[in-house]
Amino acid sequence: MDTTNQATRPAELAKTYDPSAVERGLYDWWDEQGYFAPNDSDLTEGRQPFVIIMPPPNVTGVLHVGHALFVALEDIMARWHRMKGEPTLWLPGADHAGIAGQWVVEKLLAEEGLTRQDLGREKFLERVWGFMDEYRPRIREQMKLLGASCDWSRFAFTMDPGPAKAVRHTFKHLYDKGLIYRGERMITWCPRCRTAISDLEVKYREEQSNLWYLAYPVEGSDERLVVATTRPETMLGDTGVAVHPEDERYGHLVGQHVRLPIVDRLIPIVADEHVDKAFGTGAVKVTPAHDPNDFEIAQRTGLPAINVMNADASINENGGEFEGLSREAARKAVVQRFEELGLLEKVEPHTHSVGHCERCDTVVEPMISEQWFVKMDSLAKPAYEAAQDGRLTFVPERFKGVYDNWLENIHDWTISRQLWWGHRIPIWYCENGHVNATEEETLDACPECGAAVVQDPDVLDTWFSSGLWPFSTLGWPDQTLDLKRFYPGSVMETGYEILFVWVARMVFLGIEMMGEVPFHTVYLHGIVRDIEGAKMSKTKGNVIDPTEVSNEYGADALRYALVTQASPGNDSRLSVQKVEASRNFGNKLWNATRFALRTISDHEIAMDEQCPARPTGELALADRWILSRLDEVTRNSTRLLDSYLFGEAGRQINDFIWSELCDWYIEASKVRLKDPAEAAVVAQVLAYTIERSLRLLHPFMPFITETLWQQLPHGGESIMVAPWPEAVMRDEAAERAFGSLMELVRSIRNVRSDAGVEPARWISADIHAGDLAADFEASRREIGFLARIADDHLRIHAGPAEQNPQAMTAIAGEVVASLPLADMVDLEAERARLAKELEDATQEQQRAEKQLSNESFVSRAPEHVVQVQRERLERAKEQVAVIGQRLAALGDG
RNA sequence: GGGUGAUUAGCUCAGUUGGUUAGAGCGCCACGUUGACAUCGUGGAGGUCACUGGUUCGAGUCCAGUAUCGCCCACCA
Repeated sequence: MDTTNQATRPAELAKTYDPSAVERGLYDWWDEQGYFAPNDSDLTEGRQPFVIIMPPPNVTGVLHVGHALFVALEDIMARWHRMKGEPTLWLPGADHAGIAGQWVVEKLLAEEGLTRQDLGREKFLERVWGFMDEYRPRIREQMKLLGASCDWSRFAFTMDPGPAKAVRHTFKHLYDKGLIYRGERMITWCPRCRTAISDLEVKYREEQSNLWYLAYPVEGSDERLVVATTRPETMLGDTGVAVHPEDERYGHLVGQHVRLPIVDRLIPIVADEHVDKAFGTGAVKVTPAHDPNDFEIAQRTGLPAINVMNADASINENGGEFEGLSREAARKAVVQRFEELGLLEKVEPHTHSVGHCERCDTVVEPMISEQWFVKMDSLAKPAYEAAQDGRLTFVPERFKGVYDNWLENIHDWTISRQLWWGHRIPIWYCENGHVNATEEETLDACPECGAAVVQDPDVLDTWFSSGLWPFSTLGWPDQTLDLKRFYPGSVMETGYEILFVWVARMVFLGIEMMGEVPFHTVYLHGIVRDIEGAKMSKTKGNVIDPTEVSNEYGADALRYALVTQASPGNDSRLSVQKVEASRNFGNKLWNATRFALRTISDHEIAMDEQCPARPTGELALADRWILSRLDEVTRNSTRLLDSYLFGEAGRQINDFIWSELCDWYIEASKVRLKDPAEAAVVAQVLAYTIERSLRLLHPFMPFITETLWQQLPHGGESIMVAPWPEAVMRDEAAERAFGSLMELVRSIRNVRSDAGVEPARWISADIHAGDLAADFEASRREIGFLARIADDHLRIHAGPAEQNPQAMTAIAGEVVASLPLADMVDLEAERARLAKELEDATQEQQRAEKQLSNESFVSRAPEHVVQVQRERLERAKEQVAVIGQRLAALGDG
């Protein structure tokens, strides 16, 4: 018996749950106790750790509600595994966000009327660092507010020296292996950011435009070859016209030339399979420098490429009279010139999808440019294999197909960016043409010839460093203890929208650099939308700010709302009303505990090590029932958590607490508290049940559960380190008997309500309970209390019903209550009501009979299913008989 | 074009391995402060589980197809 905690228990709980009062201060206390770090002695003993590396939020502002979802999900996993006794590491971090980070600071500069070029590289980077240093702590504070139980002592930032070294090490490794190369290719260029971006950073949008039909005069003939284009301005860079090799309309022209209007260039007509005979005129202008398909046609047919654009997409010196014009102005001007020359055949409206920069939404431009690439073939293969042989699994499973498909059709990865903010490419050039990759931060002289060196000015794609995250955060490339203990990790939890851009890259880089898949499970969550289903955005003004909402309703409520409304891999819709409903659940739990504590504090609670001991001895039906139900919800929630069905687990725990513990057990217990011996049992059952329920709920709602747990008799220091409960047994007899009791009480309440009996009025009842009579007799006070039946007017029988014409009938399966309501009974209405009941019961009987008369059902269905039908039939028959008797007793009126 | 998800109560969504009468929250109607909780309780109304066909003794659940909406990938001169 341990009662030491009772003495130190804080003052009585407030009447109403106040989330902000509950949550204040608790987090720091947990942190100070060191609960967030994996238990070192457990690790030393070689216990298998549970490891989640947090997807590092971009340091580009404050957290949104999507971040709150991932914090909630990952915290549930971390807290659950910790309670299961596994040394748990949830490693937090933040991402420098390359192009996005630079963009945010550039926007701030723009407000001062400055550009990054005005500042110069060094000063600009100082500004970015200033921004990062200001916002990283804010993000950390927000995550703490949400209750994230991650290990802050291991917090990592992608630009920290460790991860930076990992980046250089990896780059050099891949470079030396020939997997990183530099080349002139068609890439996607953002004219606003003035950098190459990868195809995954382009977002396509359907836009209304025109198809312009331009006529090119065929040289040495009166013919005109008409081409259809959505981009007339690029004709300045045309180096050919292509037609399909089997297009009889143009067969005679292949090999001839057209004179390109305005620029007056003679360009050949070529044949290429890529051309679609049915589109436009069947003839395509070829602009190898500004269209990926044209680039390929040019490669196949040997056409040259002429770049007509500057880095900002304005027309360059190759554009002749149009030099200096923007893309848009050049388009108008070119079209106008064609019109003047009588070469504009026609203009048709045309809808097509246009690529935009993911960051700044500027229309991107295909350009030929010299960039660094990662060769993907040999890296993708083992990443693909890992998903096939089960070393890597997905939740939900369907994402495996998406992942496979991407890896099967992979293109080389453009990793260089013409940005300033990010990891500088660790390549140094010397004046004698030597190119050196280095793991060191700087290189003084060329290792080959000793000449002076300059570093490549570009930086790496931000996902290059992110791809190393599962091990660069653990000290790699140094062989640290953390790396040994925590690599490979367990679960990668992140949004499905970054499956390719991040998850796949972690997998292949993990396999390449570490020789092992970085995690065995990928859990993917969806997007949190507003209640209309729209994505939240500042411009739409439909953003739900997690900090604001948790200040009002509590982080517990926000977490609970986010998790229970979402299912794996699916988008969800959040409204403040849902958070409010979750807060109300907190209030319910709060008050149930408050009620229980009154009784608990009047009694000595038997303890079993950490927690109130399971009640034994003389238990009432209600006690046995709630214990059995507790075991059931324990079993279910464990199974559901094990299957990553967090929302369903949370809902079931809620259902148990609210509908079973509060609505039935606590209500039924009230009448028992007058008896001191019974009160002691109730106190023990309440202490045990609530304490265990709090533990089940703790991963979902950490703050309120800790607060209430501290009020209850307990052994350990914190619910965070209390063991995860295990189910003990199932008491089927108690579940059946109490279930029947509940049904009866509901039925009596229903009858009372129908008959208009005032809720406060105590009535009489004759209950015919059959083989449950003994159970009901033992629970007569509870029945009387719950259904408002006066104890001295409550008779429970095992035998057949005594017929009283002046009574109404409540039916609950085979249990029947006769309620002599005297003046309240409207015989006509009662006859009608019972006739309806009889009809329902008869139908029920017929359904069961039909099932059982089906020979294939009886012979093929499993025995227990058939047995259920037999019992169902028996019950229905009894009901029909009883209702028939009642109707007979009422007479014909 | 390829892939994939959704379609269940007025709204937002659950429904795990096929098994009795399909659930929750919010909203709605009626009643109500009994020893926690009005952020509450009791009772009630409300569903052809998108449609068609199939498998099965049995389908919201499995299979095929159709429709509508959404997302991803590719293409879009």
